[in-house]
Parts: sequence; structure tokens; C-alpha cells
Amino acid sequence: MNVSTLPTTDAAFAALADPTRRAILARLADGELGVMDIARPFRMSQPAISRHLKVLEGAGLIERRIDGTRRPCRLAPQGLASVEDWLAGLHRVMSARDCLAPKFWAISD
Amino acid sequence: MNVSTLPTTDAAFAALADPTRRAILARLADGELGVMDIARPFRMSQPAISRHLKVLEGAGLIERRIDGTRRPCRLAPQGLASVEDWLAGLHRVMSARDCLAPKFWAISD
DNA sequence: TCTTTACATAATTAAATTGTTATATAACAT
DNA sequence: ATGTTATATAACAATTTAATTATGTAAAGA
Repeated sequence: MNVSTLPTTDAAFAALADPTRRAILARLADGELGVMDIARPFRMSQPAISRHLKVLEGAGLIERRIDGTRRPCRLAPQGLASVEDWLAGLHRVMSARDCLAPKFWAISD
Repeated sequence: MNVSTLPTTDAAFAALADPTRRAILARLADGELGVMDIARPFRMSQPAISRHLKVLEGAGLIERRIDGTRRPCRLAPQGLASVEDWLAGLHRVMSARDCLAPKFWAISD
């Protein structure tokens, strides 16, 4: 079963574990945003947001560019691929084993 | 956008953040296993594994039953649903905004 | 040039996570 | 009864995480 733990997969899952970071991703789904725009809705200091962005970037989930004094962020197109692949792999094995069929679960308890 | 942070989604993502726990899920994809069987391949104490299992159960990712002195674990059929829904929601919004189109990304940098 | 804006980084702290060992419990086997 | 097996829980130490305040820097604008 190909559900190994690549460092990239690892970082992505770890990044997604924080609700603030997931909320940031959700905001970015609407398009590119600068750090201040990202930070605004959160009741949290700007440095805190900057660190979250660093984690997201390190995990390959967002990309940034330089525009004067601003660092607009956007979702990385393939950022979620490793996570989705892992989940899909699990599903595949479960289906193959027929784990989802009612009869399978009826065996126990 | 419906990408809110339900407590269940939160717990599931947090549970998936640990590579040992993901490996446990991967093993369980092959079928039900007792705690000792789960623990065997890991170089880690049994109590450590028991705690991981508790986290996975709390997140709704696994289910357990009682069989004499054993507590066999299995994947919870709908355990990953909230995670997958969240990811799908993000994808949906990205596609709607056409974030994945090359032209979109060509704007920057 | 001076100020402001947009951000990053460092130092610090508090809390959560993850592992360990030691120990309890309950079912099973003898 | 007694020892063994399967598992949970508690107490504890080490590490990581996440937030804060303070401060640095570079571009923009007056």
C-alpha cells in the first residue's frame, strides 16, 4: 500500500491541523491577498499571521510574490495534491477490502 | 463559502497531523486489528499507541469493539468525510474562481 | 528627507503534544 | 488460585507549537 509518509505530505497535514491556517486557505480560495488583508478578520497579531503564512508556504500550500512593500499570497495550485493522494489511497484500499460494505461492519460487536 | 471549522473537522485534521496515526489508519485499511497487532511494527511503547488510538477514536476516525480482553479497532466508515468535504469545498471555490487556470497564475511575478 | 505602510524576525512565554515508565484491571489459561 | 495476556491510565519529562511584544527593514508617499 502506497500510503507512505513523504516529508511533503507530512508538512501539508501538519499545516492543515491548525484552524487558523485552514481559515487562511479558505480566504485565499477567493483570490490573492496581502498579509494585512489576510490578517484583518482574525483577532490575532500580524506577526502571528506571518508565521502561519510561513508554515503554509513551507508546506507548499501557498505561494507568495513581491509587489513593492507587499507580499501577496495565493493558493499553490498543486499544494493539496499529496494530502488528497493520501486520502484517496486510503479509500482505495478500503474499497478494495470492501471495508465500507455493511456486511463487513456487521461482523463485529 | 462553507469552509467553516466544525469541531469534528478540527479533531480529524489534528488527528491526521501525526505520521504515526496516519500509519495506523493505513494499517487498519487492511482490516480490523487489536492494539498489540497495531503496535507491533512501531518502535514505540504500547501506552503510546493506546493514546494514539484514543485520539483517532475521539476524532471519529476509528471505532473499537470489545472482544474478551481485546479491543479490536477498525476504520470508521465515514470518519474521513468531514476532511474530504473541507478539501472538496476548497477545490470547488478554487475552480469557481478559476484559480487553477494558467492565465490566473500568469498575472503575478 | 521624513514618515508611514507592509511586512519579517527575535525573544519570550504558555500550553499542547508525544513519548516514557510504572501500575491497575480484567479476561483467559493452567 | 495464579500467572499471563491485552489493554488502559497516571505521572512525568522533553519537545513543539502558537501567541505576544518589541524591533528591524524596505518601499511609498509627502
